[in-house]
Amino acid sequence: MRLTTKGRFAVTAMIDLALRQDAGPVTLAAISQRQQISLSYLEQLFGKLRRHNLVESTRGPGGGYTLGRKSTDITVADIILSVDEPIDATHCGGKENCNGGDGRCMTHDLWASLNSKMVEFLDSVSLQKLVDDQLAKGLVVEHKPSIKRAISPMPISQPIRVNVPNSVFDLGNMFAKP
Amino acid sequence: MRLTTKGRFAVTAMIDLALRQDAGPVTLAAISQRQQISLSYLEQLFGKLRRHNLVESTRGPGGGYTLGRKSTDITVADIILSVDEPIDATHCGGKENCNGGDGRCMTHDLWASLNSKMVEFLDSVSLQKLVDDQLAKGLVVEHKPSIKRAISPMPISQPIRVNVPNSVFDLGNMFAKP
DNA sequence: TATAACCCGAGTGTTTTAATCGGGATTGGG
DNA sequence: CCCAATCCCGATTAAAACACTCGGGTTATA
Repeated sequence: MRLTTKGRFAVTAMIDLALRQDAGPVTLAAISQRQQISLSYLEQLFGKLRRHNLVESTRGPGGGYTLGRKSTDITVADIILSVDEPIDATHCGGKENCNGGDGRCMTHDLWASLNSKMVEFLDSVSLQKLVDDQLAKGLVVEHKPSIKRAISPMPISQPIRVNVPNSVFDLGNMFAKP
Repeated sequence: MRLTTKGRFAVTAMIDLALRQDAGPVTLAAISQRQQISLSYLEQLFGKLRRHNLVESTRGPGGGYTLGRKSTDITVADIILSVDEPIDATHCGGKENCNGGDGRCMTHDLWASLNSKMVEFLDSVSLQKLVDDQLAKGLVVEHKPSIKRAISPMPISQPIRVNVPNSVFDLGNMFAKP
């Protein structure tokens, strides 16, 4: 289990997608503008989401993304595990000695437990739940302004680069030999 | 809440300390050798632990560290929050708009909940519990070989540097504006 | 007074991360 | 049939965080 802002972006984007996919495929360009996430970054994320079957893509004009299955059947854990794939090699896989040499490290079970708790929680929250929360908060979903864009294409405010790394919770590396 | 390997080292060291403090103050040098953590790194960690009153120090020869309070009254959360102090400034403190501009960001509550769950769990595990686990696993605590060291000081295997950063789960930065 | 131990802040190099870039593949509409 | 909208993807970059070191202190015992 690992948590980065990448995961947050992915969840945010998925909510946006779930909120609007009824009107047909949603383009990344649209999500980018609404959620202020850079387009190329979104492409990266949706590549992974697609490979994990959480979304389906349609190419060509009028294309975009739709959910790969019902939003009730997609959990936050699914999304996060898709974009932040656990590395999990090179680390003690449950029986190796994570510590100097005297058997398994003293904190192994502790982190393993924490990990399960987190996955358990994130797996208990469905995408649909998050969508409902948004609707309950009074969020209004505008209809797509038909396929044709308005005459003046509006200079499109590019999301500014932030590059605030950090975050994360990687229980893989938590077991790296010191 | 934030989790790094620094936190793991701190917890490990605290277990080691708790296991042996009955025989008087435990030196960092000893912990360093037993747990294969670099001495200067340990000093850094114990500086923080002391400032948070989790340990007490005695200086001079024969000195070392003891627990600041009963091991039943120290939780894993205490330890981790001591060494990985949450930054928590510059981020949305609950009411700012974490997203573009339409009120608070869509995933705010989600991460906040996850955070509580984690703290809740880590706060439910006491240092004493971890000590008991170790003893139950058959770990034997050798007595201190008196104050004087053996004649041949044994070349002291320095813990090798690993530098495998990463990890972490920082719910502070989880809300940085994109 | 020598030495064992804690103390501490300023530094350093590596890894990770967020994000970009440039090009390619598909497909629908005029 | 071509143009443009859209997905696709690997390589690359800049900045930041992290793990860890260093060098000089201070305190106190013997």
